[in-house]
Amino acid sequence: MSGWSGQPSADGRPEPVQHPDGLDLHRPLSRRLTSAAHLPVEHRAALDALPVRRRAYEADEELIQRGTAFTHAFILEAGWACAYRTLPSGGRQVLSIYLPGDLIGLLAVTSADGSGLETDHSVRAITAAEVSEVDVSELSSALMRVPGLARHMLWDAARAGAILEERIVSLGRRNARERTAHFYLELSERLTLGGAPKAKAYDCPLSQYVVADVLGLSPEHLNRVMRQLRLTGLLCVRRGRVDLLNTESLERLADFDPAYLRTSRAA
Amino acid sequence: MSGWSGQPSADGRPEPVQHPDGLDLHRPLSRRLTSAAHLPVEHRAALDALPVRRRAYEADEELIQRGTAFTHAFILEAGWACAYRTLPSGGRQVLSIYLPGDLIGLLAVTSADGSGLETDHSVRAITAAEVSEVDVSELSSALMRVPGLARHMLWDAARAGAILEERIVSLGRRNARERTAHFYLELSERLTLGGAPKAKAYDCPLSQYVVADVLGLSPEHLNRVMRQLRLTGLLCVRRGRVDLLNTESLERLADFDPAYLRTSRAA
DNA sequence: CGTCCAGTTGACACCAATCAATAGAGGTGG
DNA sequence: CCACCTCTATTGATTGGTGTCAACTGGACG
Repeated sequence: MSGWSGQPSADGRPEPVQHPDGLDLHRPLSRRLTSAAHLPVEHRAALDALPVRRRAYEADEELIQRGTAFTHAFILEAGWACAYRTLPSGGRQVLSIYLPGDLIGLLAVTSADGSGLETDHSVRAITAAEVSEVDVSELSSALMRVPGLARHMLWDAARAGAILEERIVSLGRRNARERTAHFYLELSERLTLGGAPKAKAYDCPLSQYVVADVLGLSPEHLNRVMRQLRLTGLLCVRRGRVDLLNTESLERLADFDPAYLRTSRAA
Repeated sequence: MSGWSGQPSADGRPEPVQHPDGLDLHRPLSRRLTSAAHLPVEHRAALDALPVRRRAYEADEELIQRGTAFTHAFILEAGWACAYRTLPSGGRQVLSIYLPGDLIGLLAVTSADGSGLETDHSVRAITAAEVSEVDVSELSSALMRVPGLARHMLWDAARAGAILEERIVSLGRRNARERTAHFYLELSERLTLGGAPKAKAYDCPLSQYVVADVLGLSPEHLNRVMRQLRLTGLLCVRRGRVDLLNTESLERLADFDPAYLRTSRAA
């Protein structure tokens, strides 16, 4: 797949249909996808019938290894994860940060109808994580049976693509301070997309090493940048806690516009 | 949309069904999508029935302007185009280069069922270009009627996402020489994906200014890098002609693996 | 023959990488 | 409870890659 994925269930609207709490865990895919747009009730059954296996991963454990066959898509139920590439020089580039609720590897089902597929990057848990695994061929066939499903996956793909593009802008044309500000603003926005008002502070288990690999910086330089942001009263990150001290200045600095993460986006 | 798009019809396999040449121009979408996988013949009719308007653009003319309503998806029939973002500082980051045959803005149809959509970046023709415009709402409804269509669009999205990810790796962890080498190798690969053997030389209408905005470099520095690549016998770009003088060295330098552009990719 | 624009080259400044080392926090075992 | 260890965070000194500013060149075009 392209290993990227967004938060399909978070579009700011409450779920149109309530599920008994006890059932939710058994229909993770439909739960994630239904709120993005209107999935006909009769199609949900097909989704909920998909065999899903619950599994736990430890921190730093690999969900997907580059170059291996692709067999499962994942729903990250709890914990954080990331997709990354390793370079011959030893460097690492993180491609995506996955938050609880994100879909991982859904796009890969596209080509699941034939050729031997190999992943072109790795995915690993950052914290201890719980995932629901969906068999790729099952998902692939469901894709043909349930017309709305593909539409939802396209929606998710569009959102993930927007995040990738925004990262490209950061890496290509923003300096270290701007990138850092933009990244922590994006995280804040993605974490609260459920409809909650934007929080001024949130928990974040990412070490500076991980963030540096996201932003294409050296850990030392990122550290200096974070200090500067702290001393100028913009942003403070300590012990897994992020404080957006001055959201307005941060957004101006990073040229941050949350529209790309929202439902009503296009293009 | 997310404004990114790949080359759906180029998977190395010949089209399973031959069309009379004269008809091709009237069914651009099905022509582009059918070869990626097997689209049932009975579904093609629905695609071919989509109203498509042919239109020509001049060089530097805008197909999509950031912040405006999104109304059409495009098939780039001839010419080159690019998607880009402009920053408050005046800088520009090119997000995608579109080659003849590429789809532009297809993903946007995902959310075309309701809210007023706005594009989050601009798309403009680099050379004079010919496009087929498809109305977004038409495409959106076709998406629901033709099960295979969404699948093909997902395939295209996965491929486009892979290109974006590869660019992120370049921008984040490769230096100017490596980025440049990687970019021209990728172009070569994308241009010859029709199944032709990889060409050692190809025509490319991109000015150094455009390439610099793709690679996140200043035009002056890119120029120096290109000179160095030329003097070391790796790559020569002159007057719209690219010569891969030493493909093997280039691929080693850029850590280039064309797998991400091919059909059989996953993840 | 002048204009314009892409390409080219040089000098210089600066942002960020690298190398090297220290300090803190959390965990573990004695 | 403390010593020890490891990983993360932090700081300094130095280097180097890339951006910026400023010209100049050369071809395309009218």
